[in-house]
Amino acid sequence: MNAFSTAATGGRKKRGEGHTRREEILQAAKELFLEQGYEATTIRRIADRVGVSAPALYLYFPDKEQMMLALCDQTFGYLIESIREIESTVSDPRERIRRFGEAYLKFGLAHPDEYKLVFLGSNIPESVRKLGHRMPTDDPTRPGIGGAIVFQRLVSIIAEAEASGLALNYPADTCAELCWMAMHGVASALILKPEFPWSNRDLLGTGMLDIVMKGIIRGG
Amino acid sequence: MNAFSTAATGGRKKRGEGHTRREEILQAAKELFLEQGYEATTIRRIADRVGVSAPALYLYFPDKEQMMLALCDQTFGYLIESIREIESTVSDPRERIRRFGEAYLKFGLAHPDEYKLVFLGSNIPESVRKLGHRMPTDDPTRPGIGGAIVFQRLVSIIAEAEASGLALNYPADTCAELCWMAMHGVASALILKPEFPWSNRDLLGTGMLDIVMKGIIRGG
DNA sequence: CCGTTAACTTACCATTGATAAGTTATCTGT
DNA sequence: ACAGATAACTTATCAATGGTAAGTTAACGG
Repeated sequence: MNAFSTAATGGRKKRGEGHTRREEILQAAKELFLEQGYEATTIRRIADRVGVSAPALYLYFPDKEQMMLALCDQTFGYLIESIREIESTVSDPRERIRRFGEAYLKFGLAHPDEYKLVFLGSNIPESVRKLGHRMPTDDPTRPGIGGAIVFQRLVSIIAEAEASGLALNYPADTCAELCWMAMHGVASALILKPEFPWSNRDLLGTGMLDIVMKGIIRGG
Repeated sequence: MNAFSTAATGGRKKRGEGHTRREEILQAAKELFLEQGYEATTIRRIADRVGVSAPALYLYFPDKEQMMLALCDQTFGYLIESIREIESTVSDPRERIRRFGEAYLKFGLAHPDEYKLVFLGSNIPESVRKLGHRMPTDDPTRPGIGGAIVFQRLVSIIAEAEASGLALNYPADTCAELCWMAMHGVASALILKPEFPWSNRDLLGTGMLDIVMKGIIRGG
């Protein structure tokens, strides 16, 4: 057992316990990805932390990329959950949109690495990067679909807002895209350039939300 | 001479002509980076296209990263130039901001790979990604500084607009950050997810610009 | 207690960015 | 003309990477 690991369990797994090894690998991979980034994390280092040989990882994942996707799904579940909660507890259309934006930005800042991986494709292969925004028709059980689900919720929220009488300055889908792009601009900037002397981080979030609401809602 | 290359010149360079080899390397690297991306482009492939051995590249660049930075500087020069032209020919403060946004977005869409490299840090080392936004005090001759210069121009444009009487809803630097973030959100989304069925690409650009102008300018 | 097979290891592969050390061709001073 | 000096370049090699092949060990069912 590796003293520096939170995942290693030491010995060989008993039959039928392979799934616990899989979770140990995910845990170790998550720690290392968050500590050092995707590229810097090698399968050998993950294997070391778990306490197995490198090829053992390939018993549980087809490749490195799928480990990352499994982790993204896990983390994005939290955001999807909090959006569902907003949808089920907040009825005012304006407030829903605002709360979505707040939750989205809060999530991005709380999970910058997962955000980077899904929405910015930082240091990951092309095939992974494309998973952030997928067509609505794509298989919802497919790994890495989290980002697309989040975006789809915003489209629904804004479409429902319009259906319930809110006048928009642009088509509903365009409004959703503008809203997402604006908040994504804030999130990605704060995440990718943490060392930049931003004038006022909180004001950038609330200000952008104000600007977007005013811009997409007629008379907003 | 490699028949598939636009850069290879065949033989050994004469003394004092090393700079032409350097430019050939940059040209070949640019083609390959744009065709296949940064990671997929190996120094061996660059060297093949130029028609020299791989280690020969290290006579002209300390590493692969510096090749990319040199290319980014080259390309960003075009954007900096067009911004300078706007500043020298457009006097109306509102129009200046709008024209900046248009030029910025147009540049991003015309040079998506360089944009990714400087502003999104896609598939490149941490050290390169950080160069997009640098402190104003940084050495302006340093490779990769282009993105920061562009942002600094926007700060100036908005600060001058305020000084000339334009009323802003937020501090000038915050307005610049919001403006940049919003346009960056549009640019990065369209660049990173080109296959997504965006409702209306042109409207997203002009719409976001409208929204931002209205949002940061009092009574705008 | 024996055979099946899940769980895992050792040995290996091609490719990567990069370096060390040697070679060749061109220029300069005499 | 010729002898360094050195710019320009090559061959050989390195350690690290993601991934594979093939064998080994241990746990379970009958």
